[in-house]
Amino acid sequence: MTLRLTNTLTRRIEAFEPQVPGQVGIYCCGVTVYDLCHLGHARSYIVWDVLRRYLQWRGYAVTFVQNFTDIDDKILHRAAAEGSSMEVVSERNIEAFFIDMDALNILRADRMPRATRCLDGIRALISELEAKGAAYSADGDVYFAVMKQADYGKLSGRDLSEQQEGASGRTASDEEARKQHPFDFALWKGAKPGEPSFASPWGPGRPGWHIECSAMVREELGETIDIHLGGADLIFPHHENEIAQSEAATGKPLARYWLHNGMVNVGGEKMSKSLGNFTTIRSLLESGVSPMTLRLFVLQAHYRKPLDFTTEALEAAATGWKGLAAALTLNTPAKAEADPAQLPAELAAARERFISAMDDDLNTSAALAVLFELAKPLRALANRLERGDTAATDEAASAPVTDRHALLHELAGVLGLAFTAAERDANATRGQSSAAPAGAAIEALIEQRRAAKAAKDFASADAIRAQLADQGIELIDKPGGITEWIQR
RNA sequence: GGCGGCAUGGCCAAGUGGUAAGGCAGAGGAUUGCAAAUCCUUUACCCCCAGUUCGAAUCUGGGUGCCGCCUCCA
Repeated sequence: MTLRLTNTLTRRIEAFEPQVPGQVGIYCCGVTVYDLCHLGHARSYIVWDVLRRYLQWRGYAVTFVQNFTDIDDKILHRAAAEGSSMEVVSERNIEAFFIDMDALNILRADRMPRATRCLDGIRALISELEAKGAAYSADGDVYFAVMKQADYGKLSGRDLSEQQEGASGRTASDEEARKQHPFDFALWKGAKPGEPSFASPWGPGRPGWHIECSAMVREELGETIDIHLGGADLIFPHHENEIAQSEAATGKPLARYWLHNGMVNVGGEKMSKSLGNFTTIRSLLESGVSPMTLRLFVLQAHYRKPLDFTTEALEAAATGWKGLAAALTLNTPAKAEADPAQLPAELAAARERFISAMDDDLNTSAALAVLFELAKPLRALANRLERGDTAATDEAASAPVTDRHALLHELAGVLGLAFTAAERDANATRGQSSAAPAGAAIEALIEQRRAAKAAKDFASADAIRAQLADQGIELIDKPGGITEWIQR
């Protein structure tokens, strides 16, 4: 069995074989740090995190590189707007990026280069391109000449003569005037008065957007890497231009596999900053949505397809996660990773189905189905344990259960589905805030209700339930006369 | 105009030739003083038309609808 992935470059599903057996070099296009990340970023990085975890689980040594674009127009605009500096804006958003990604249980990249720290590599690359005649300078800017690259357009399947230049309505006329061809793009932008700038053979300025990735890839991973990742909206022009630059300089393929994730949509339209229809990861998490709910929501769809973000779908994912979590947290003797060779037939088959699904271009939707099936009996058992069923205690310690539990944990872990510390804390404090004044009042009412129930005065007991319900407090009776409450 | 993608039950979503995974929601039942939770059971001929085939959601052709990209973008 081999992993098969859809390669945008060839437009087909191909068996994945790294250049060096057992080792995989991955470059993932990161964020421009001018603002908080939204759900589109979350999807992209969750999906690629799963790819990385899966490769590692399958035994590959993965080197994962992800950049930060910490200089560009948007950052400068933001800095100007708030009266701070490019560095302040970048640092703040890089910090925020880590907080959000950590919360989503996305593994940190092995190396995280920043554009402003790779200037040497960038300048060197531009010089090489200039020497090879693939670049030209004009008025302090340096542009890449797309017509010099015979196969320009191979990734996005474009024929330049067929394109409507400026179809996106975003071209700057002053820049157009300096270009030899409308699709030429800036490698180096001359600084405008008052802008932060870096010295260069072409005068003070800063790197264009695309060049940083080419330079970083080469510096961190070499001339030809195994996998290059990014959102589908980066195929053109960003990735096309990366290919043009890198391959013009080295004469070698930049990446062997190009993978792209589908967009997150809202009401059928792409979620984006410019449309203003975005939800930040931060605000979603602060609204009480658990990180794992978001992960599950993302992983229930295939990574290449568009994914519509709706509250209904998110709620469905939340309930789904609750079910998986119940199985995951089953109180059973801890067991190390289950040895595949020792697994009972049913579990071995489940493991195989998981692998086949993931091997099939990361079919996480089908892989999740395996998880849910594994989880089902564990949930039932967890429920019996909670009710104080003593037989369940022995059952939970039995080999079939511990094996199943260990396998579920292992496979869920491959998808990055696990309780985060924060989530555990949230669960632990649930119904235990009696120290707070409001909590004390609630506890008092619960005690009253307990007394009423003992006296078979169910009318009073129900009145208390209703009263608390009005305040958004739900009571849950547990075995042994214990009543818990949760704030809705 | 060019390139690419998508259309499966109430919702989300797998399935790429052999008779429809999974999740959510709903319904019926069990259990519970009530409620929640839990358990059991249950709900589809796959956008339309034509074709290939013993057999198609799955292949081919033609439609229809929707989305992304065409120098901000994950």
